[in-house]
Amino acid sequence: MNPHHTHQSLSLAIRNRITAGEWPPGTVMPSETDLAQEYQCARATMNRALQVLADSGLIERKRRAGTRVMPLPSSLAKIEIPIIRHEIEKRGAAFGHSILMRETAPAPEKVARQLHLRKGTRALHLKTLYQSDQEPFAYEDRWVNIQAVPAISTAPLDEVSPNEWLVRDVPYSSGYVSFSASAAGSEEAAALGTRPGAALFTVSRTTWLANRFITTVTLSYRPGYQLQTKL
Amino acid sequence: MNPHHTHQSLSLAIRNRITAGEWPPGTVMPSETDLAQEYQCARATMNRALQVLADSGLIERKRRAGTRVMPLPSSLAKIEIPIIRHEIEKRGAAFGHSILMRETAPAPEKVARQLHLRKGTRALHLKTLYQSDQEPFAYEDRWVNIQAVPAISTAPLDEVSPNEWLVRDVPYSSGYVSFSASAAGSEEAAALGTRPGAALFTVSRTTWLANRFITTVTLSYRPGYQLQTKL
DNA sequence: GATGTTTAATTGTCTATACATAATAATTTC
DNA sequence: GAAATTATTATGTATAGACAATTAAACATC
Repeated sequence: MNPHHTHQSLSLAIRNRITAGEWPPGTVMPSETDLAQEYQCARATMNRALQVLADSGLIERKRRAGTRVMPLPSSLAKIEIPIIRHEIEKRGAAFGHSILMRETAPAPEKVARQLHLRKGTRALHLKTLYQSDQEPFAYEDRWVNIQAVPAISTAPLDEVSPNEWLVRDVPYSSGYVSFSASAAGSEEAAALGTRPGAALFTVSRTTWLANRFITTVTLSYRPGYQLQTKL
Repeated sequence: MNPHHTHQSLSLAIRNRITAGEWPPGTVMPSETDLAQEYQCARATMNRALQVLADSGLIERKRRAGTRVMPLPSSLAKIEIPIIRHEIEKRGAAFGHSILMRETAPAPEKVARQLHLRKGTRALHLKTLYQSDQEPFAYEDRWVNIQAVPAISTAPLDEVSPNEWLVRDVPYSSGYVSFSASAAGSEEAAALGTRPGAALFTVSRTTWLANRFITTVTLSYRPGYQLQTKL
């Protein structure tokens, strides 16, 4: 093979030297140019290798100031927020959903703020229960900005869940997500077949597409649900 | 300014064309070479721009097969699991921690399984309370594999929290994380100043470093805590 | 028709060079 | 001495060219 270094191998090599303690956290490492010299590679290649490490949060790079090993590496986890149907079907269970409520109503203040609507503007309010083998799996409370997605008014939400309809129709939007624990209200408790006050894992999302706020949703999972990932 | 395109602007431009539906999910986009031609930039630049989109999961690239728009973009959220001290100090509060318990004991079965220890092997068991401005913030229940990290036996955990000590001493390990909601037990409730049964946001982690299982930890945050991120 | 081989298209990535940009350090000015 | 200016240095990134690696498709062989 040729004597070239790949940016991957360089990345790994540098990473190892960092973890071995050669440059303790907080210290400045040698410059790109020096490292490239040392490994006999082009500066661009070393640049790429170091950028990978910078992306992963291991080092911080600043023009003129040099490359610095980060003091405490915060763990970065990639979480894939699964489509509920996929999650259920992956476990071999039958997916089902039922629309518990579907109405157009003035958005309450909190929702209006999240969707950047004027207070009192009407929006579509949906409550949906997702089932795994007939058992309740998650309870969804969703508001949709009708102005941004007029087509949803006529969507066949009995066949395709609101979640999937929106993902299919308005893809690649960006948004905020927050994870928390909340006590089940009487409505969620009844839907999920648990007692009010039970600890529910809750995911709230607000998504938009280029200035247009689409939807805000709160998903409460049945008790015991865990969201897992590797890091 | 100069007429150059940056890979960032190109990335954005392509992303916009995708979200606008020019290339629907599943279809192959024009080749790097063609796009570079179209935008009058070097192929390397377009390559970098497309790599960014590939990293974010929007497109998939294969040699010879070309670049394909991914069918259903499962929402991928990057979550930074914050170091508790940083999280508290970022909000301008004073960080504190106190070790509620520190003992060496035989690992219960569940812990032994997670740390790949033989049942009954002794391990370090720590219970720690993290405080924000004297108020309880999070409760940590941690087991540490002494064989993997013997130095922890003599670590000054009153000064540096177990969390930080481990991160500093055994950095860059990999691990599993799971998020869930759980009802406060009497111990957590007392420590966090809430009532038993309250809904707590809980993060469990097991980390290892090259075959050696280091530690498994369950963190319960005070009621109302939210883990937020953008996607 | 099934299987193996060659071809060609496409992305992956390194090199060398050039210039842009940012931030520190040194210098000048007042 | 403080403030403003200039110089220096490290990283950011674009470019053109070259070759490697992968694999779909076309072709050849049995």
